[in-house]
Amino acid sequence: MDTNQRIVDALRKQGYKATPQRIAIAQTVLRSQNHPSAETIHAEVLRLHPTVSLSTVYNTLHILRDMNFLNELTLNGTTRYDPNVSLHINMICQHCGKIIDVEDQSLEESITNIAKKRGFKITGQRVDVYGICKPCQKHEQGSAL
Amino acid sequence: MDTNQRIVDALRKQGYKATPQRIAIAQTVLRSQNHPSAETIHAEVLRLHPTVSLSTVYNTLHILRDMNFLNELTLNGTTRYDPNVSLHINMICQHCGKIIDVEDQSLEESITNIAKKRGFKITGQRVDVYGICKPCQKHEQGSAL
DNA sequence: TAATATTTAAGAGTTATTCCTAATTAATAA
DNA sequence: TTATTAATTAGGAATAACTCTTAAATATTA
Repeated sequence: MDTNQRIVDALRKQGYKATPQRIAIAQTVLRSQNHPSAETIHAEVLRLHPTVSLSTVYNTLHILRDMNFLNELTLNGTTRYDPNVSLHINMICQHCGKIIDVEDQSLEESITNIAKKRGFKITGQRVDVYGICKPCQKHEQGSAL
Repeated sequence: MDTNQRIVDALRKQGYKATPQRIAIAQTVLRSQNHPSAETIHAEVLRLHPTVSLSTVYNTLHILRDMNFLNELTLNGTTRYDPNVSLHINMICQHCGKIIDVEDQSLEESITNIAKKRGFKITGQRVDVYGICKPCQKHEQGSAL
């Protein structure tokens, strides 16, 4: 089953209509690799569906988030979207702005343990590490961001 | 040396003026236990300094953040301030809104290792766990938030 | 294919935060 | 202690991301 069909089925199953707009937005964000913002997704979707509004993009992103198809990550006041919903570390370079997802086994275990110890029922997590990535450390003087 | 003096010294050392407004704001946020927002801090400070503006609160909070006296934690579009700058887990209850800081040894180690492996130079971290706290699990039907 | 409840586009509204500026003030040196 | 001056303040205007509103359009169903 291709991504397209998975999206349509998931939407219908939850009682949402599978409109072309939603499918296009979902395709775009679920295939993305660079943690796009709503604006970026909108710009991308506009290339194929020139009338899609930003409201529709937000609406669809909220639906996808609620269906656990993507994670939200608010950074410096703007929300970025990540189709990787497994627990991972967001390594965020403050020089080039790039976000790298790093999977890690031990992390999940320690978080689960800590929560269990306090009787806290987990519904989601977010782990950010801020700093300077390897490439940026070399040419650190260059133009910012 | 009391907190007051520490704040004054730290400000001057960085070339900032130690104004009564800054001292009051710093006292308030550095003593806080409940991860207040700028608005909350402002309201608190107004009780002693009735003319302090919200801009000044933001300005001072940014200075304190830059001096590493506090951490920022943006949640649902509003920034909360935490005087605990050591690496810890923010356990955030989505029912009552309370944020509990949990210190953990193993977490720091695994994050440090992961970063080292990739040559990533860490400048800060943030670990959030969302869910329902123990007390809220009992009376889960009650009024939200 | 018709009926209808949902969804859309577009722009207005909201809210947290930042920016701007004239008036004030902390720090410094005489 | 006081004068000097560069930093800071209060207050409000501006911004930006996001949410809300509404009439027109459309996916689903029977």
